[in-house]
Amino acid sequence: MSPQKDPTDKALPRKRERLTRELVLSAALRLVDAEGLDALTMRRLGQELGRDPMGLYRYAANRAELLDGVSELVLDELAITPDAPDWQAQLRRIAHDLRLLALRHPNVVPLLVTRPLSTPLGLRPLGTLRPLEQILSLLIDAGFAPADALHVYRAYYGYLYGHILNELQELIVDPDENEALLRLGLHRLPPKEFPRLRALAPVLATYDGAAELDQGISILLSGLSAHLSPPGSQPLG
Amino acid sequence: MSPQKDPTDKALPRKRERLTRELVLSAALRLVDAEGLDALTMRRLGQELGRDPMGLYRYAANRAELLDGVSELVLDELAITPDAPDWQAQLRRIAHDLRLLALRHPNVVPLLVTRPLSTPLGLRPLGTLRPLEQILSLLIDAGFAPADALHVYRAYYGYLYGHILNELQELIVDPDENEALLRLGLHRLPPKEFPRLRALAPVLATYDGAAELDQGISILLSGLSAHLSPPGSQPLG
DNA sequence: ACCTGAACACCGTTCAAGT
DNA sequence: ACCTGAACACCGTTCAAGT
Repeated sequence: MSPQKDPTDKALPRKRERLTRELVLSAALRLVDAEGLDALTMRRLGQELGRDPMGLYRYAANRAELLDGVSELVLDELAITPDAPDWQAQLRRIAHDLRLLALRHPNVVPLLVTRPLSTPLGLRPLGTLRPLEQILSLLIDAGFAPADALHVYRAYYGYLYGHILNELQELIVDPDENEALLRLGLHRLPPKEFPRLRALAPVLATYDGAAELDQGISILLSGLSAHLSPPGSQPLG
Repeated sequence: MSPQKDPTDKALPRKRERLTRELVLSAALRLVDAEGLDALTMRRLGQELGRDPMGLYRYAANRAELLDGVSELVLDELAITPDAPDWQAQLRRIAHDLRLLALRHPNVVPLLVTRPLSTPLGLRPLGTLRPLEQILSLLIDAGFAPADALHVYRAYYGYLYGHILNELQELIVDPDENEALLRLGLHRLPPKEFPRLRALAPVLATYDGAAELDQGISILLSGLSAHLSPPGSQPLG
């Protein structure tokens, strides 16, 4: 919801300033972005804020809730405007926004995909359910029957998260290396067992995530159009 | 690769039997299945095996490698036969197999989606790369150009993992409750803010994951056929 | 009523001391 | 050369003692 934050804004809270949940969570996010999930411990976060770690339990009941809070904070960066003129264009834009958000906060992605697995839908932090509600709204307003909107959402969000996981996995091991095999560390694979993968090194090394996502969304939207015949727009493909 | 294991087989190794990596990993998997990822600690696993925890470092250099080993062990249950008569049917079957595997080992799913994010492609455990290699083989043998095979793989595997994450998220909070809203805990959501989601409670409560996956795969395959015009099979839809 | 920090029951991992 | 377990540097969380 809230737009891009000025990074210097509320960065390190004044020494004796009163803490707020926002302050605690944004410090937690900074820590995760900079050093990874494992670095986010109650004690370390307390140290980062210049406070007794025990004081943090006022803002998150336990570490799991702290992690949920970080998820919420990040998803809050995603803007979904329900009054969409064109639902397909809207879904495409949201997909690209979420992709960029994931690239901005790669260390948070495991949280986004993993935390919901340990909490039933209705007990999840509201901030993480808002995108779901808003996309359903978007689709229903565009004329889908609610049950169809749910199917579209599932296929869309499923593919979207799948793509993000795929893209983040194909990280470069050594960007200075200009031999494709070496850039991805693929030379470590036994050639007999992995001929296809090794042969694809040059293709893998020049991966264009935005283009791939865009094409995937196109495929999905055209498939969905063919199967669900959405209102107000003729099926593609 | 190896078929379903007899659960009593190599369950608890004889007290002073020599440990093997297989024995250690299957004990680790049992622990994760029964009590979740957090229960898998070096000390607890040592206790489970009746051994000094330090001895485990002979079979996994550290906890991260132990987690990778569990991922490998689970993915090993997935059979991919490269000599496929019909690549579409094959992809569909693999999707259902992986779905069932995820339902059998829900606590391992976070590992499957998360571990690859912290290791470059070429340095990953071979067991986790084998499905990728085999699916590429399958597609290339079916006539796809290697680069196209990679695109198909990405769209397919992305959607597949996305679906699994979606499905595992929609767990029932109280199976004995027959009011849909309560089954999912959706009554906890503020009605003003989440009208769509609450209204969909009955649909959510009767989720059929296998059917949804099957339909999603159909949509994807028809979309892929339209965009990539694979050899030896006319485009669907 | 709030804040503080000592204490408890754990972690992963190193490494010296045994065999 | 291998195995063992003491020791180190951490964890999350509880709760009694202070204010």
